[in-house]
Amino acid sequence: MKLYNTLNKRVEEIVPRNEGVINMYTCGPTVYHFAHIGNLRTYITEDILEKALKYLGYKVNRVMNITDVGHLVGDGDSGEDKMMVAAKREHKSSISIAKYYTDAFRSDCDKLNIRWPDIVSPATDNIDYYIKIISKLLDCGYAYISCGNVYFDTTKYKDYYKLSGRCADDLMVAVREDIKEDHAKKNPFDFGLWFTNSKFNNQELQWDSPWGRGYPGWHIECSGISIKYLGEYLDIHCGAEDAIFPHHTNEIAQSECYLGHKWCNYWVHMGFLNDKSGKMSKSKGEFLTVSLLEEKGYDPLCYRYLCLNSYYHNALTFSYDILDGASNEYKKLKTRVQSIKDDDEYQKDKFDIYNNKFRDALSNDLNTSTCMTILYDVIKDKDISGKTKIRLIESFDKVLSLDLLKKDKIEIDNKFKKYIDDMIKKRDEYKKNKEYDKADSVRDELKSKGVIIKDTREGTVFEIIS
RNA sequence: GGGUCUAUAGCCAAGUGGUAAGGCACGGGACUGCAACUCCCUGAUCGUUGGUUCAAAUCCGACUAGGCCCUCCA
Repeated sequence: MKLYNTLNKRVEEIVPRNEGVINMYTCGPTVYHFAHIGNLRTYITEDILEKALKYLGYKVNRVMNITDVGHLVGDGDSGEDKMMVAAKREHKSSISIAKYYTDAFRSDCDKLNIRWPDIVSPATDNIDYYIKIISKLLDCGYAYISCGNVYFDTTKYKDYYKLSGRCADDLMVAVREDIKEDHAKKNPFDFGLWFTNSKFNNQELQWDSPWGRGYPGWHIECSGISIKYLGEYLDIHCGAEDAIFPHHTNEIAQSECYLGHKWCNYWVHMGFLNDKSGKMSKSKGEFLTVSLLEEKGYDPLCYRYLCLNSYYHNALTFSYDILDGASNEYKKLKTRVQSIKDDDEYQKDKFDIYNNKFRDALSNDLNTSTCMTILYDVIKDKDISGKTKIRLIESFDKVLSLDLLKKDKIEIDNKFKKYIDDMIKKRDEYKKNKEYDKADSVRDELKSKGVIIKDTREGTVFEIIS
């Protein structure tokens, strides 16, 4: 498997520390609101990466966090924790807000066929572990206490900028207008590990620590959870591209100073889903959630298809035109796949040829759009049997997860079924007598009840739309 | 200001030095009482500009445009 490694800025062959086993950590969601489909693009890609690695024969140990504490409010630095803002907005406690949106996130994942990672850990479950790490960082001189808070001293770690390619002299302090410089820091780019005293003192969730009652900084949870569950060595760390600096940069600093050795060899970053004005956000423009797409009549999996047909590392611009296109493609693809007859002999040689092509495409930095091309090639190939095609598609779909062979089952009761059958018979009579007006009115009546009629060579069939 | 990524037909895109995959849309045709479905056919010299090379969309430089980041963020 080759992937673009942000650490070395090139596509590299992934060589895990233990042969055949990949330890993979993916930054999880902040659960103070619903996820939008831009957020979900990252999780779709990570899901595909995990499944691709397994398809290629690796054992994958994957861990994801759930951020349920300690993030600032987004719009203006008004000094309230996002969880608090959400709790106030919805008259609930932080804990129940986190639970509510974690469940909603999981439901979105289900709809998009994103497998829930084996280990998903909320940040608030691991406070003692962060305290352990911070204590050692203080003991070793990598961290210091100022104004009641514990900060990481970025000047003590010489490789601090190796991931992001920057240098301290060129960085601008508080570049965004809504951010105020924190003068408790020794150096402007130091970052907080533990806060007992800050402008965010109304934070609802607080814990006792050797430095007083407070809450953890914004980066320590990922280091803590990763090391706790996956050990001292990590193979692949994933996240969206905006996390490169400072989040992942800070993770590397605190983790490697704590461990005393290199921590993770491969850093994989996912491109954004933008709207016409750039980065999507929860506060500006239309708030695009999976539920909203469903309300508008889209199958969530057509969005997964859209993601699969693009390169994960590049930005993708969202518009309904693009989604309509993907929706069209997805529906047609599914129809074509389901019309394949499961007959004739299974041809192992043909299976292997296409399967190897598919594996090669996956291995090539997750070239999912070539994977789709291979899928279309399989469907079109006149020299292979239906049984072989279906076996191949079944196999590919372990990674693609587009439910290509799953029939859309819509419940209809016998009474309704009989009604439809009678109407079709009636229409056949009219057609036989060339009473086309009457035949068309039957078709219209069925359509008004959500039943679409199609005349095929094998006779008239119907399809229920919701 | 600095870092980083990107630029291929209407759209999503493949391409990793030898003369542009695939899908969708559009148009044309077959089928159909009509329609839908299905099937067949049809399109680009690769942001601009220098250079390296026998040969470049593919390598190097400049320029232009755009995304993301520089202590909320997927």
